[in-house]
Amino acid sequence: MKKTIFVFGILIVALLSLFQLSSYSIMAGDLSSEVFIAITAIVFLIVGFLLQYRRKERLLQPKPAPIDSDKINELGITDREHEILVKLSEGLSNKEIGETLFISESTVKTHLSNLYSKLSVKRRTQALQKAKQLHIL
Amino acid sequence: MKKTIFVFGILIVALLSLFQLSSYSIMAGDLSSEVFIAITAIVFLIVGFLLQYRRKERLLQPKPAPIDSDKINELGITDREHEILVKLSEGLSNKEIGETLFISESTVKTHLSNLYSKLSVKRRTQALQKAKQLHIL
DNA sequence: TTTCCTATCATACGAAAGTACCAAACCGCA
DNA sequence: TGCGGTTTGGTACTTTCGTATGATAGGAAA
Repeated sequence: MKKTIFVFGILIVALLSLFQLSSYSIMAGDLSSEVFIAITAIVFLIVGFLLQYRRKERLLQPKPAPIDSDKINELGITDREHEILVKLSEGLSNKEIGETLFISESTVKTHLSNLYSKLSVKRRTQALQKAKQLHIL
Repeated sequence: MKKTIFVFGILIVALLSLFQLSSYSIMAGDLSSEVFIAITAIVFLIVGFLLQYRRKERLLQPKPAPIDSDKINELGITDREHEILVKLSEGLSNKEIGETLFISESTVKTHLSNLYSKLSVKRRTQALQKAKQLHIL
């Protein structure tokens, strides 16, 4: 917000300066009004360009990683289950998931079964697809 | 390129119109030059804004996921194999893939086995991860 | 024509994955 | 202190997946 006020302040000052300069120069007769209009056009074209550039930059930032934790809670998915879901997306087998998390394969299966029912799916590949679709991965 | 020429053509015409209008009005004395400068400023601010917006839109579009068919050929993946890979990413079982493509489960298994070796993976979930990483999905 | 590639299908076997129970330990909360 | 949820683990069983091997058929290339 502070930036917006600052930018518009600058713009108004620039505009007023142009007014003054144009009045003076036209009186003096050394420059035509067309030149001022042209200058104004170019300057504000660039300003508008830059303003939009800045604005889009901000919109670009929050794009890459949207992990919807609200959705996770909404579905009642626990931390552990989500942790296992991540390992799943890395292509690990149940056994490998167990090894990386220091738990038995049985436990992994239990968590996955619960996860499947919460996602209303029957297979790990379906879980992956649904998880991505729901932005919880 | 055609668009760029068109847009700049419009801009030049607009500018010339303003010149004419300003000359006429100043002669007639019914409007001050400040008003024209202000109008010019606003118009070109908006134009600059819109131009940058379009440009950014184009930069944003190619983000999601282009399907790298060169990579597919490079890995020697056949059309049928890739077709099955797509079904895989939809979370279908071998049997279901067979049904949607009107082939037997055996054939699906054969294609998948070949696909796995071409992708250097051992499981379907790994295949999915690798396929996305290589932009062939 | 013979060879190579692709697509198709089958059988058999072992390895994963998934389901259905059950149960113990822990933790926070009422 | 007991209740409910989470995490952990187990057994037993079914289903799915993956591999190996072989076979047939069509099309493209040599």
